[in-house]
Amino acid sequence: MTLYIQAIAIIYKIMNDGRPYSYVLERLKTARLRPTRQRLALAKLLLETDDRHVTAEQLHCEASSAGIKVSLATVYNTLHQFTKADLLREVVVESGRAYFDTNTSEHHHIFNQDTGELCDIPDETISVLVLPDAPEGTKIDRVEIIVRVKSLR
Amino acid sequence: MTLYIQAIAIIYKIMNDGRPYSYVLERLKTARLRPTRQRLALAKLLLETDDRHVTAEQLHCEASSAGIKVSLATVYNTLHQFTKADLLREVVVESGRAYFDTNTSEHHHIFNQDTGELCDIPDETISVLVLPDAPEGTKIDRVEIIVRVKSLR
DNA sequence: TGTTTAGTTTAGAACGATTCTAATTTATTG
DNA sequence: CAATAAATTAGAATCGTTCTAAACTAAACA
Repeated sequence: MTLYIQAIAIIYKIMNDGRPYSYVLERLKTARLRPTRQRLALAKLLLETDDRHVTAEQLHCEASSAGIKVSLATVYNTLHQFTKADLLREVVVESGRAYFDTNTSEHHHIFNQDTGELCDIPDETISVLVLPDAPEGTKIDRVEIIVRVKSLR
Repeated sequence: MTLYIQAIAIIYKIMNDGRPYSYVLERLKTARLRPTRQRLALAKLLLETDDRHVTAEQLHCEASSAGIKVSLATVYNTLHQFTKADLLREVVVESGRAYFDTNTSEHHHIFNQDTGELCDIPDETISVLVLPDAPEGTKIDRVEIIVRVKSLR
């Protein structure tokens, strides 16, 4: 057993408490991203629970509170690398601030314009009929629906 | 006839070449915005043609090229005031850059992620069939659909 | 293993879009 | 025509984000 595998196994154990977590390692591997302390810690924060929507700033704060030493630059790097590796996806709801969603499956969002709260729409509760053709020389990448709500009163 | 009305009439004539333009003045009036040189010139640029999508920077350049003396700050102010006055609406398609749409009626967008090009979807070719309930304590403000496309090759 | 090499992290500088500030100018009111 | 209220402006400030180049760490290899 190489040192590498040993180390990974240890980190894996520490992070996991036995839950299935290896897919993060796999994704990182496929994306040729080394499983560093920072990446694994952020992955843990992000992917422990199913459905999260964070900004870089938020995640950085959260990491700090959790005692994880990681720079804001690394948080940005990691969010983008994870997005490329399909561990996250970006959601655009506000100009001037990027949100990242831990749910990478096809789904849509409700965005509270007063509070900045962002949440997923269960796939069964929304449906659209999209007929327009993609303009000449383009192909549809994805269709995004944002239901914008306001707080009452 | 007061001086105000005279002045407006003259400006109106200059800007209009006879086309119906008074609704801009009306909207400005209702919004308690004075019909200044800058506002009227920007309104002309924006609302002469039906369907435009601009960023502040773009509009500022365009104004400069057209010989209109207006600061970037005023362009920003004007875009936001016009949006409040329902002469424009904001479209969020990229985090980090705000687009403004001269078409304020209910409709959706196609966004080319490679070129940054944004265009309207004719309302007949898309429709929302099922909508989720707004979360407790909120009400739906609007539903936005963005069809993201990529350039081929 | 120890060394080399290649990838990663970091603090801080730089950046682009936007907002703010306070002084000046312009439009409206009386 | 003066008084006052609103709008414009240049430039500073701010915000989120990206870049840079040096220090560090992981993986490959001798």
